[in-house]
Amino acid sequence: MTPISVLLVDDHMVVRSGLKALLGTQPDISVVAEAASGEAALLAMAEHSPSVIVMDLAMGAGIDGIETIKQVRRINSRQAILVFTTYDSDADIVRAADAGAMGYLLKDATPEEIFAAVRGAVQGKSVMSAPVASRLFQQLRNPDEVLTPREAELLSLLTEGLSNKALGQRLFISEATVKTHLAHIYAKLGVETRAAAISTAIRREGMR
Amino acid sequence: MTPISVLLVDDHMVVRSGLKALLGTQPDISVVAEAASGEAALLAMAEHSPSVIVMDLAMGAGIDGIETIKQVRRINSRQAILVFTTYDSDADIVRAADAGAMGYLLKDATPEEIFAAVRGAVQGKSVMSAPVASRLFQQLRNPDEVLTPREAELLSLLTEGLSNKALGQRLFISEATVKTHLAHIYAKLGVETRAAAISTAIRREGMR
DNA sequence: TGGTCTCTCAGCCTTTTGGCTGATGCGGCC
DNA sequence: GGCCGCATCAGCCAAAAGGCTGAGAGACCA
Repeated sequence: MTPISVLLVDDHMVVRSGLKALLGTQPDISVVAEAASGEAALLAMAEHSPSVIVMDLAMGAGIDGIETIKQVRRINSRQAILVFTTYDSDADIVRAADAGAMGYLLKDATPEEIFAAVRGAVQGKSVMSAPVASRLFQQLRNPDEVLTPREAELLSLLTEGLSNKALGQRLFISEATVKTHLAHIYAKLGVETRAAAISTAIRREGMR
Repeated sequence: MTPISVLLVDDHMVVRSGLKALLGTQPDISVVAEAASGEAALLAMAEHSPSVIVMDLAMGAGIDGIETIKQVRRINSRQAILVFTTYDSDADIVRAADAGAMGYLLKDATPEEIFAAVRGAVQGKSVMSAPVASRLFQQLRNPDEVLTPREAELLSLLTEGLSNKALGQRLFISEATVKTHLAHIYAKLGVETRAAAISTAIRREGMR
């Protein structure tokens, strides 16, 4: 049978090289293409039609990982996408799942975990690192504290230091709506000011 | 002549694997050991006496990269140490140099940059990524942008999300004084709001 | 079909923050 | 002794943020 074809997307040469070396040891897995940006990933996907896309969320320049996932989803709604990233922030996990990722691996995963995730992804299985699973589990117990995708998106932009007006312009919504979202975010994070929300987001949610 | 022996220190298997694959393509460079923690790095160094240590600053658990560098320095004051990390925060760069690192590379470096840095390190040359060098250079040219001790203290508390009143109470100064300090901090950081100052502090100054 | 969730928006009011100007005391430094 | 950087404080004003209430549209689900 033909090996599982993989497209690697990560802006760090070293990481791509490492993944390629690791996956190359498995006879049933073959890295057919690499991309250093979201844009390049879309091109590579069109050209190679890989079985699985392994992608980092943080891309240096251009469109980010989440947006790339969404674009891939538009082109092929059943494409298997594995997120492979450094941080297990609640917001990132929610947003990646919402965008259509099949699994969520952390970069400190063992080779075995990575192999299993790739093999699982092509079979439609959802695989994730233990810390990620644990976070999701905790969220199931406290659903009141889970940020909605839109809130998570807003919080992420908030950590860049934008004003309410700027947030509205960036998201194409009114300032009133921004304030509503912020009020909800503050309540869920248990803070009262945007400053505290930012530090909580960065510390607890791992955003940066 | 014997190849340059390298010890890799990074808590991510994938990164070690990638570095090993990249460095392995060079006949004059040989990876003789790997370590996933600061503690393991010290043991590996004692055992293998590598020419160069390539080390990440962020280690999942145990002693961090900076502390590991200091410990290595205590054992062998002339050991060549290359920092290989994701973020170019001012604080990290200064701390790494202070601890005794020879060079500072970012993970998006090209293979050629990495090779050159390893070869340079054994010859006692200081090599760093362009963004890192640019930061250091900028600090030298614009001493006006360096925070005073009091300002740094305030900025640190600011990242905890405190209000002006709370900052004043914590530092035993009036709210007016807090505002004066903040105005100076904003000017030096090149921002206009406290939210932007917080994110800049965490991102660029490495505060958290 | 009705309930719930999410996202969207508006108005009103209070508090907080930021910009500006000006001022005082203290400690180095030439 | 005078200059300068640093830390301290005040008052005034405009802008931004936050608290509150209410409400409509669309999606989803029982």
